[in-house]
Formats: sequence, structure tokens, C-alpha cells
Amino acid sequence: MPELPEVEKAMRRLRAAVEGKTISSARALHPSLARQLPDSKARLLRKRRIVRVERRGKHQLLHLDNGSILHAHFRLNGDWLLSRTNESPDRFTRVMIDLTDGTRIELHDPRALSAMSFHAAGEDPLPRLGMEANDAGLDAEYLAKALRTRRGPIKPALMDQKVIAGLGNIYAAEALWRAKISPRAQASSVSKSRLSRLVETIRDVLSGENRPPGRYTDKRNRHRFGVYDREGEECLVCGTTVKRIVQAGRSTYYCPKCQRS
DNA sequence: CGTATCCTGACC
DNA sequence: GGTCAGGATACG
Repeated sequence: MPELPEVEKAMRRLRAAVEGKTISSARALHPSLARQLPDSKARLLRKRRIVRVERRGKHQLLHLDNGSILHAHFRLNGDWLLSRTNESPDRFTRVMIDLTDGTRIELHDPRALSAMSFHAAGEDPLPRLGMEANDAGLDAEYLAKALRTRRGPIKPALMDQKVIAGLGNIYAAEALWRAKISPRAQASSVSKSRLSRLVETIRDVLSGENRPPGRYTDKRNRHRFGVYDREGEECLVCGTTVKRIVQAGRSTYYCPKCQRS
């Protein structure tokens, strides 16, 4: 599920379903989630009213009426399943939160890599995050400053949440491709004018606007991207064969002609 | 910086 | 049965 637009949608669905409602019980159903949210913590959620649901980067925060916070992060495969307390949970549900009105929140994640934790009032549940990827204040100045002291290639740097909060593997590759910047370019030496272009393409890919030229032919409804997951296919802009490399353990797709160092 | 690691399912 | 998967982090 997760990159910023998907997390934003999931957060809004959750907000609409639970804001203002009261928790009756909560329980982790998988050992790896139970380590993070043991029964001793889950019990503290009982009778708490959910006053506000918020997204920060790819993190989601449920603010409770006594100032405590339930923090959730989907990582690779998490999502919310909204059901009813009288149904049985899905086999991939890792945490189950029941509300007094009969609504059930299920943290659904086959791989169980998602995170969920309880934080008492006053604790900050978030790591240091950079500017939001969709913040109007994100500009070439900000990026230049964030990348100035950075060694290594730009693509892993863009995925660092301390640089930009909310940008992930797919959209980092898409934005670089549209901005015609090589994913291997040294982060600290990308020109201001290229960074300006990059800021625009980040906005574009996250909003789903300004699709690049070319035909997005595909079977059925499968969402296709401009360059992501197109290894061996022709670049939609110039026809050159799209390449895949691995950076920081993640696949990067790019056009070796459009995106030169 | 790169690498390993947390997990399990889907696909070749 | 091996490889890969939209993430983050601890470590060398």
C-alpha cells in the first residue's frame, strides 16, 4: 500500500470511520506486533476516545482524549481493514481495535512488517522528519540545503525521510526520470536548476498529474508507472531500453539516455 | 555510504 | 526452491 498518496487515502478512510469514537478493546494477533504493542500497552487504549487522526510523512497518529498517542506505520504492505466487531478478523490481520459503536479497525499486513506502538502523553512518537513531500514550501533552496553535505547518489538520499518525508522508492524513481536526473548523480552536486525541476516533478508524481508522453498500455487495471518496473521496456520518452540497478538494497529503474550524470 | 534484518506471499 | 517486494533501522 504505502507511499504518501496511499497513506493519505488510508488515513482519511480511518479518520472518517473512527474520529470521535471510543475504543472498547485492542489486541495484537501476531508475535511481531505483540512485541511492539503487548497487552499491558493495549489495555491502556480501553475507554479512550479517538479525538484526532493525523498523517506525518508515512506515519499515522491517533490522538486520544488523555493526550496519549497510538502510532502506526504500514511499511511495505500494511493497510487498514475497516470491519465490524461481530465479524471474524482476516487471516492477515495483525492488530485488532474494537470501538464501542461496533466498528473494528484491523491493521492488515501479510508480511507483518508494519509498526504500531503506544505513547503516553508528552512522548514524541516520531523520528526526525524532513519537509513533507507535498508541502508548498518544498523548493530547490530547501533541497539544496538538505543535500549539501550528503555523500553518495541522489536516489537513496531522496528516500531518506529526514530529507523529504513521504517519498518512497517508486516516486523517487519516477520524479528523477521526469526531471531527467541520473539516480547515480552525487546528491551534493546536482545543480540548483535541476533541483528546481526535481521539486516540480516530485509534486507531479505525487499528485498524479502531468503524465509524461507515451502510451500506458497495460493489461487490465494494473497501475503502471512511467519508468518503475519497466526494466527491458522502451523508455516512453526516447525509446531507449530502461535499466534496473540496485541502490541501498532497493531497485532503481531509469533511462540511461534521458538521465545522464 | 552499503548491507543485513524484520516477515510472508507471489511468482518464475 | 530461489528471488523479489511500494520501508526503516542498526550496524560496520
